[in-house]
Amino acid sequence: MNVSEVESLLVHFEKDTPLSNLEKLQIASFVSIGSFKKGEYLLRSGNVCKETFFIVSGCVRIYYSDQKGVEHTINFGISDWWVSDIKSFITQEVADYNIQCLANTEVIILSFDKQEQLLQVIPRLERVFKKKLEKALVVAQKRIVDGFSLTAKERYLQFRERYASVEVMVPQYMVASYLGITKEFLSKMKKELG
Amino acid sequence: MNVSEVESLLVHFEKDTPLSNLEKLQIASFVSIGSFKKGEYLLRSGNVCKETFFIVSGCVRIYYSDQKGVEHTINFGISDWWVSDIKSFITQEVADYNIQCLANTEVIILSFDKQEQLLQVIPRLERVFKKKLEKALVVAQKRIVDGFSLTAKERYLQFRERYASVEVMVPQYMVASYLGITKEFLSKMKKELG
DNA sequence: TAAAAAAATTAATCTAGATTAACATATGAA
DNA sequence: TTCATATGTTAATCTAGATTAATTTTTTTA
Repeated sequence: MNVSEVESLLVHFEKDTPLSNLEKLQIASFVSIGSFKKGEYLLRSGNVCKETFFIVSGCVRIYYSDQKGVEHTINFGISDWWVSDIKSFITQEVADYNIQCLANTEVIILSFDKQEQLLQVIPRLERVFKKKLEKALVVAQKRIVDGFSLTAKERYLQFRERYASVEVMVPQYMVASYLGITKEFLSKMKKELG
Repeated sequence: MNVSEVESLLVHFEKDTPLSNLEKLQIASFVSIGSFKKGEYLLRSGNVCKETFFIVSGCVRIYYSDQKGVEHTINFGISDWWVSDIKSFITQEVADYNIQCLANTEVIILSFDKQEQLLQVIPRLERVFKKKLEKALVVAQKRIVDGFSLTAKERYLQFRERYASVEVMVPQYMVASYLGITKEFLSKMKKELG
């Protein structure tokens, strides 16, 4: 593995902690690169999430397909985000969620085992990952509260503002499923909003 | 600080990592004990969440009071759980959420600064806290999906099963606000369920 | 460039759960 | 033990958003 290919991941880590050249080489030695076409899956529910993915470029969505086959978007992922089915990844049991590429997508792949090894070698990264989890939890809690306290329109306007770069990359019915409404109702709202 | 008073916290940590006697003493030296009466607040929105609380006994709720003054329960906390306004705690900015005791409650208090010092002294705990965050994130994601894919009744039945010990300690209108429904509708459902 | 498939729109109808308001029952403090 | 406050119930009415189904537009592929 060439260090230059993992440059974006190193930059990502260095927002939280400086890395020596040796450490950069060590990180590079634990990860691999993946290139996926639009429509392909990084993970399918029913399989174990053996890897966590750092998105270099492109766009993915994590979604859950319920008993009736209705899809619910847990989250989108764009460059500089980590994606996985975290429950499956930490337990190494089968996943409930799917991760699908919505555009051609380049990822850096860190397997469960390699992550363990990496954290042995650079224990300081434990803290870096912890910080990412803290931020993810804050966002998730906010989304729960917003679901209770805001109308669909308010949630859509907020999404539009905050995830403008995501909105342009994904079909509208997936935005609807992220907001917890039907595609028909989102369409109606958009018309109203002009 | 006497070690015996923080025994429940040590037991809690030892589920994830063994601790030497020295480490136990170190942990004890960084925390303090708090005793709160029913109705008292561990945190009020508008203040900075300077501490994270480990619940020894009792019961609390974390809630958000929206623009209209409607209260939304983010979470309940019972013994062996950590509670804080995590956003406020990690940023040390003012909190959006309130943490209120629903019964007389004993907590172990770890301040932001002391946590930093503790993690310097026992960096291995970084991983322990990381694991707790992972679990909390899994639960939060599940709650988002359930909000989208289940009916109010299904969510209530699930809550009843999983949080039986919480349900008996808290007023019904708080359960309703946790489920994202009105107290009137919960009352109606309970009648239906017999 | 045409045909097929995927995505988005429209409009009518329906319903889970909200709102309102009046009343009932606990709980707790003096 | 009584009054006040907090909590819970009931029932009528209302509405945000779902459902259904037909149609249009866009994108993809051959």
